[in-house]
Amino acid sequence: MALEHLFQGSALNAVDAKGRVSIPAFLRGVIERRGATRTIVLAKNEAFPCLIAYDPAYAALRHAKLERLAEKEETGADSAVGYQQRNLMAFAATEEVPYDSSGRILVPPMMRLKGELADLALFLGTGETFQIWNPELLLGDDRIPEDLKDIARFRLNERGAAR
Amino acid sequence: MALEHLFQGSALNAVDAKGRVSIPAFLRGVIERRGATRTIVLAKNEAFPCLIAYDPAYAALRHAKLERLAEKEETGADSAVGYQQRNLMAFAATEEVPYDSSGRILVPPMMRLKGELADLALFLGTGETFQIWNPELLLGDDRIPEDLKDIARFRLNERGAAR
DNA sequence: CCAAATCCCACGAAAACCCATTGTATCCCT
DNA sequence: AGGGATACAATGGGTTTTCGTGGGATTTGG
Repeated sequence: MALEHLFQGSALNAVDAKGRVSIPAFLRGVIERRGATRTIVLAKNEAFPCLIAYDPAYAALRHAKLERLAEKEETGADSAVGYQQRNLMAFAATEEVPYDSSGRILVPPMMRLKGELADLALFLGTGETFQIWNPELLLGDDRIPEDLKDIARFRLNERGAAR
Repeated sequence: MALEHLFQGSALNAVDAKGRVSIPAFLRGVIERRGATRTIVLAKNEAFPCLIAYDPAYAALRHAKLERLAEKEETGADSAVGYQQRNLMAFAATEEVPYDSSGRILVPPMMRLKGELADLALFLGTGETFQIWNPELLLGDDRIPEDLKDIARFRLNERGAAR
């Protein structure tokens, strides 16, 4: 599987009082080139304290990928349990939200909680998907490469935030 | 993987007040022969104080390579972290910029900072990719062969710059 | 009937677009 | 071979469009 439209780049946008955020235009471009929808799928990232996001068309691909991973893993009695867990995580634990004509979504409260988002949202392209971070959490995570933190700091400076 | 169209040659172009630079025509030719896009991908060079640039098609190749690597690896928790770190560096730390009908890009402020670019940009073809330098930094780097510095000096003289 | 979500409009800054000029290399004709 | 015409590359500047964002109005659902 080789997707031709990849999410890349970074941006720092505000979460306003109503809980709205603009999805950066360059990410929306990829979403709309992959499929015709103007919606994104949100989920908790399993490895990091941030959200993962992608387009609905990719959700199916992502599921297939998890399946393949599962087949390589254990084939014992608990594999059925693992299968169920993965499906639950892949579908029940996600939310699909449309963005409006100006490219904004309303972050669902549960996702805002799961992603620990405050008033700034850092968008990071990761190829097939993209991530949404609370920039403070990214700066505090020791698994994040320094170069990436530099990007976060740059985006914060750009915006005039003290740091 | 053997690309048939390679980046080669050198040129020195101006960065204007708006932050725009012309991509040399001979490099654009390669980009458009590799794919149909009129965009380039910019990233910080890991070894030298300059930028590295390539076409989106080449970015997709790099992505495919990462994916194959990931599928071969163990399916553990810490492998997922490594996978994400690689994807973050490959995509979040890069920016894709289109060039207009006259072949110019707007250098993103972050890249201008990372590449330490001032008002002159030296383009150097390196085969699969090309580099963009602040010529002063290249002349001051003791890891750069003298012959290459001569090229930089020649380009500077050509332009009438004192040096 | 109230709260929350959606829609709508407005604004400032930045980016994309368009046109015009200059210089240089190329071609063609005599 | 010279000389003029031509095409394209690089660059400057002005104009239009888009993007992110705030705030109000309207609709929806419990």
